Amino acid sequence: MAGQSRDNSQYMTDVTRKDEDTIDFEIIELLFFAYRDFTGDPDAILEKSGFGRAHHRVVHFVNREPGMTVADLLDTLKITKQSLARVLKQLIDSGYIRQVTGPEDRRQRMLYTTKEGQALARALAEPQSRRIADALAKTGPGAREIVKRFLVNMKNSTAD
Amino acid sequence: MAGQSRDNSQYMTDVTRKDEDTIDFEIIELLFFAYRDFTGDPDAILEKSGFGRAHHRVVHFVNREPGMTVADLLDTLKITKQSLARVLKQLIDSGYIRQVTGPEDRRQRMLYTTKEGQALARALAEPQSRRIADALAKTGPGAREIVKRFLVNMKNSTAD
DNA sequence: AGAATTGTGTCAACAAAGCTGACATATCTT
DNA sequence: AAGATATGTCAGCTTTGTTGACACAATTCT
Repeated sequence: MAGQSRDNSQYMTDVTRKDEDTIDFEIIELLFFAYRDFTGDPDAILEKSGFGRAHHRVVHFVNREPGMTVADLLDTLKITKQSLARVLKQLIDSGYIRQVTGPEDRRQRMLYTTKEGQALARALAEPQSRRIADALAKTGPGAREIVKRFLVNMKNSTAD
Repeated sequence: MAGQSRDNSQYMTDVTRKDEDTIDFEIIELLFFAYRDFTGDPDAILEKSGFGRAHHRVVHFVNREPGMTVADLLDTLKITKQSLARVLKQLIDSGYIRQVTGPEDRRQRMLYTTKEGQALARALAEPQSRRIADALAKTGPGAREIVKRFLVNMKNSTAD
């Protein structure tokens, strides 16, 4: 369908030809497809829980760094506190995340996953992790180190 | 902030420890950060045009495969035709994309970027491409081939 | 001590971009 | 002629993001 060959020479312009020499369309697209399918993996589980991808991200990061504060989470997700509040409240009310008043600064709310939250985070990560493991295995030995370095270099270095 | 070390040993459970041996949390997170920042690159340009990321994707793919049909595009984006219709109509009305009745099957609408659409696609891709080039350069020689194979392996193989 | 700042929560309104279901029209296939 | 296909469109809903405003407790500054 989308990949069939067509004679488009009549529509080719200088701009188009120049682009293909200058712009890395190939990796741009591969990133789109890879990420689209990667994030699609947990959808079945999320549907069962009645949660969405925003909940997924919150449970994931709280599980990864237990005791992180609300401000930490906002920094990580780069969304507004009003957006976070909506999903965070649902996760707390449903018993997946609990809050503990900060021991030093009592204004802070340290976040922890409950046992149920840990189980959910694990279940969501599992198919994604398997996809990564399969892809790395197919790519060859040493792929993990290269891919990891590439991804680190792709993200913004300042303030994460 | 989010990366500071904390003694969370009192909250560690067997589940947590098992996860870290079993699940590739590291690459999962790096993919999230890398893709988040990667897709943030074109935002300044999109804001000027008054378009969003959905428009970006449409212009990108039509520019990449001139003459693709509406059905092709739906297949590529994996969204519903109602979702596509909204942004596609705006792009056509704004003169970035034009439709041509299919020469063999007159029901089809073949999609092409106009000169303006090509310029937009290029402007949007440019910062993303530079980010990729920089990341690959920093990662080392041979990185492109490994990363490319990894991304190909990450996406679903059936029907793309 | 009093004032200012900070961390968090919440209300209200809105926007982007996805979804389902239903239906219309033109065109192609059988 | 009948059915299937490609596209467009109406209407309404959901998720997840946004701004702006305000409240309250706790901390820090002067």
